[in-house]
Amino acid sequence: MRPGTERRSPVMADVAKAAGVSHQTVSRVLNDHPNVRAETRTRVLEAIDLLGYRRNLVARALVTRHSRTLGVVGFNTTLYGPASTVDGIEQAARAAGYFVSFVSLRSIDTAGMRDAIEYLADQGVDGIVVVAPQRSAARAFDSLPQGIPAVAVEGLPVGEVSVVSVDQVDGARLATEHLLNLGHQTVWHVSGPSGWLEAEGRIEGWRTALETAGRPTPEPLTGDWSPRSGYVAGRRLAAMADEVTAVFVANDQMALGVLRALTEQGVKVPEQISIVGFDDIPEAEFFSPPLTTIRQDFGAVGRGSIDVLLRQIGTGEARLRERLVVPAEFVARASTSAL
Amino acid sequence: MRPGTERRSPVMADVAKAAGVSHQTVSRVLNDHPNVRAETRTRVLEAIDLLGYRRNLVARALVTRHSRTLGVVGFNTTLYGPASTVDGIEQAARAAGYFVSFVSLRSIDTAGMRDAIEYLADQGVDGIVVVAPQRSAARAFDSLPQGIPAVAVEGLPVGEVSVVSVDQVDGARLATEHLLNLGHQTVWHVSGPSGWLEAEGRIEGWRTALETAGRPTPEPLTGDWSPRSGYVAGRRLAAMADEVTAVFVANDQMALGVLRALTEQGVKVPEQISIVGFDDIPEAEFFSPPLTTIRQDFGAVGRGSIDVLLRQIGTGEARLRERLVVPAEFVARASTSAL
DNA sequence: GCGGTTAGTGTTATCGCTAACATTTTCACT
DNA sequence: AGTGAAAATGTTAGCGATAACACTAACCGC
Repeated sequence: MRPGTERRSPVMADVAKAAGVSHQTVSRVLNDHPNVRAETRTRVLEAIDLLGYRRNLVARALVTRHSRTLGVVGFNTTLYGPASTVDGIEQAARAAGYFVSFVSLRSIDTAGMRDAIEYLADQGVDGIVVVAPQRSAARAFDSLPQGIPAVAVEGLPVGEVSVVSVDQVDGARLATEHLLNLGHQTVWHVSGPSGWLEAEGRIEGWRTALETAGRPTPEPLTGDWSPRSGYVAGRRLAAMADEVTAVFVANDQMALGVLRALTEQGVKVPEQISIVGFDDIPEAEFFSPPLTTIRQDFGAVGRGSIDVLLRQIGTGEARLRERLVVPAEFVARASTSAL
Repeated sequence: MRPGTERRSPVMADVAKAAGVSHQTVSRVLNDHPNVRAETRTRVLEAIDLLGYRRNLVARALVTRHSRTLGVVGFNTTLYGPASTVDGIEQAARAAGYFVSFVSLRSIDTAGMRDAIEYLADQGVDGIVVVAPQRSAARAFDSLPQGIPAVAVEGLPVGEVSVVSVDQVDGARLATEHLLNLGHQTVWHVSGPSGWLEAEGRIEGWRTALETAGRPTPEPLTGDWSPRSGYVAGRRLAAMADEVTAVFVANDQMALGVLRALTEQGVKVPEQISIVGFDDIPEAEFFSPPLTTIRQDFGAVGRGSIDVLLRQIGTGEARLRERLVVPAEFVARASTSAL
């Protein structure tokens, strides 16, 4: 490239020259330093405007040692739940004046998770949010590079890290008790895959509610969160339609599969079998029948996790070990009825 | 903090000292420079390992003037389509060795879009992908800071920017012709909101298919992509059930709402009315009845957009004005039948 | 009117790395 | 052994910002 052909973007020194001050004064104006005369400030501001100057955040990050960027590690982010969580995090971070750098994992294993975290740490993020509701992800925090503030969303409340999560156990209890209150003798369960903390929490809440009421606890059917796995479970439930009257399904997508299987087999919902889901995805209200479910407030989880993280960054305490639990909410619709 | 209390992380000079070489040699090892003796290389690598050194990417970005980070601007990323597109982009970027910095917009307007783009440009991203399928977003590219490579996904093929998109028009044609081939006299349409390019493309494909076949074109009903808006449209269609026999709905979520409304009103699908959706969300197969729809290959869109973007970055041509169109695919299920 | 504060500004050093150039070592070939 | 090119390594100078400190001018009180 010939000189002059490509005009590189102006730097602070260019602004300084144009305004007739030193670059440090430009820096002071940009950082709202008090000791700048009003007249000087406007002169600098005019020069900035004139040249179209934008400050180089990379250079700034090098010397200040913070980037105003947060790292987020996610998993399966095309699903409604994870997508909403990440969205909530992103919104909250931006509201707090932070950028978000994002890594989405294909599979969760300790190695992949550690890579992702190092990846972000290398990039100079000020803190990390890990959305990884799997048991195997927990250990990834052990290798966190020297004291980067971090918070786990839907993670294991173990070790050195703060955790923000929805009260899965209580949500499952609400679902189960709702069905028991309708007069069902017991409640079957289609669970999420093993190793997932949310799946485990929902199993625990369901089991506890049954045991508290002194009811028998059927063996749970296990799905993988997908509608198809719900469909498979639904076929098995349909085959037992004479003894099954109520089912708590660990998420709405699987509940859709269950619904489909029951419909196909001529089992009426809710007349013969009542169904409760979990998540309250936007579609749930328009299932046939509209799905009774448990709502998770993903926005609150996102805001909460950023709150905790920024507090850690602010205090310099990398590991605050806070616990924030967001309540789950029962949503009544038409997929459940009295026995 | 007392000295020694907080040991700051090692820098290149520390590694150099430990290995008995200059920092430049360490840099060469890290960057796979050819002119390093094998024995020296292993000595440096050992020192790196010993000290747990990780290079500072911020300092590196300052001098190299590129960050190996791509910016992504998204919108409504809790919906399946946008979420899948962003996911595809993220995967493709990471496969190419790039980080992804992400901004999700609440609403699309030129100003907000421009802010987001400047936000990313300031951060030093090497290129930008904008997923903004709205007409109003197109102008945001006009103000792109001096020649940052950019590509629009599902954007308007106008102006200076490359565009990658699914062939919406052809997808809609496929849906409409399928229904016509089944013997339906005409096909109604529940469209997406105005201002959305995808909505417009699908209307165009539908309208063209009808006109080509010499059929009357009913006035489209307009939704906002949500199941609820589909439900509202479905109520109106149910009221006209004697003249409506086939409906092409612009996305699967609205199709679910339509299905729900028709079911509620006792209109049988597909016996009385055939329905075709768009997107092929994972749930579509388990609707009642399973939804015939048009599949979009979001992974291909993501990969394609990163391909184009990296090519622009590689050649230094900020604006290549490429056009990449990903075909749509027809998926037959049970929500359509012959008249 | 002079020491002492305080606002306002400039100068220099530095963050941790790579680029460019300088220097030394190695080694093939006469 | 001597030469010259190539390979391997070192030294210096930035990248573009902020931090730390130095300096000047204005103003205070006695």
